[in-house]
Amino acid sequence: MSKTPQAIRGTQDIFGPDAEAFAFVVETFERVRKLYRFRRVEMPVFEKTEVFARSIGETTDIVSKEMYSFEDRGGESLTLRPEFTAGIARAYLTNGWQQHAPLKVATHGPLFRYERPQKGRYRQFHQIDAEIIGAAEPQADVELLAMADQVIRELGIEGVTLHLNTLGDGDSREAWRAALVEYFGAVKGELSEDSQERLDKNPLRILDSKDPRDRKFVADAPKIDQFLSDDARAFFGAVTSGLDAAGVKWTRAESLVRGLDYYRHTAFEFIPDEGSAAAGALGSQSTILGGGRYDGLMESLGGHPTPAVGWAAGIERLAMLVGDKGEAPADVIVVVEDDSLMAAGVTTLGKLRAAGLTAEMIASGSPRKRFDKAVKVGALSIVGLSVRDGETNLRIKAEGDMADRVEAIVR
RNA sequence: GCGAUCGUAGCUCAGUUGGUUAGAGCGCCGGUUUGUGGUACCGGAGGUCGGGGGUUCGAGACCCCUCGAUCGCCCCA
Repeated sequence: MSKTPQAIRGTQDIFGPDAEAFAFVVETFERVRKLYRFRRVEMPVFEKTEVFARSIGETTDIVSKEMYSFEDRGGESLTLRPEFTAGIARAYLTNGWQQHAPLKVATHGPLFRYERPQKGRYRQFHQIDAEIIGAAEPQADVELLAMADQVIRELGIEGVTLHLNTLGDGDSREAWRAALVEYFGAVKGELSEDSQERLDKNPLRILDSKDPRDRKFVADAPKIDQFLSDDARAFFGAVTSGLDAAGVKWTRAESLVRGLDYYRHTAFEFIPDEGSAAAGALGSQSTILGGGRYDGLMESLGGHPTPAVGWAAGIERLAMLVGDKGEAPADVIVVVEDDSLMAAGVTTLGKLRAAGLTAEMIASGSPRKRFDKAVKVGALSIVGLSVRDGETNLRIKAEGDMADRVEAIVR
């Protein structure tokens, strides 16, 4: 007797209503993505490790401790993708997709991060993803955000707001960063232990620290707006006025930053409003969709400077917010109440399916209980096949025109 | 990587200060009843109490380790 192997920690076997909610998210995304004319791409699940290490940033937690990396049999270091953007950027460069620029692409699938699992957070998780590559104009940001907004609305998710910020261009961002280091460095002793560490590693992150010791300094911290170049300021202005024109509601979030090194200019997250049902459902995993502009990424992979914007959203998190998506009942259940009618049951089943009705058969277990079983399952109609006085008896139980439809097919 | 709570049938859970063959409801299977139908009754299968070690005459209950889940922190979608 061998023990049954367990599922890997942080992976999920999604079934039933959860699987329906998951599929609903993907189907809605696919529909909206076509409305906006984003082209579908399928990407490899693994890449050379350097694809992620060079683009995401060697010092980020994702690269330094959360990647599933391994050597293949040829001795090459490969990594299960922890995000989509880097792989899509690599594909853009290696496949000559420049010829299609500006290129709007969308995809979805599994991602892998070695993190501690918790609510709405898994080691194998799934995202929907949209990118516009080779477009420097703020209009691209607007287009991308309008699409994100529509996806969320069509999913029926309420109480979620677009939080928007700009990180400026490379120089603005560096100047801001330096100012933050100086500002927080002066009060280092009073900051939380985590933030003291963030001071050299990731100073922007002090801004969204949850620790009250940090928060009292955050309000008066230097703002990115003080460091924006005229161009960066104009760019952000164009994005915000474009969003207004598109009817996308947003709020300025001055301390919103991105975790990955490659972001420039626009940065955004869709976050549930405090106290909303959505916020309660997600626990501490508040962001349901996040992204921004990554004009510096292509260069880090050895390509020409190429402007781009993108976002990704966790399917599991979205699925938690779309409500219960029950599995649809069958149009018809064929009940074979006597084993001698098995062939007739199979034939009937075939006719129904050929006519486009969803159908399944109940023909096992105690013959007497089969009909009750069908009633319990809850189909729109039930076709019962039984033997009465030596004759085959066909009985249809259904409401209204469904009865007529089924009648016409099976008689 | 850090902290807290939890882990008993397929599911939801009982299980008294450690004390005989570990229980219930639902679900599943079978029988009877009803007989154009979601009834009722009876019976059955299914658990080495997450795994390993320890304390004890005796552990599902106590201790240690481990695996997993949940909720936070870090980080992030």
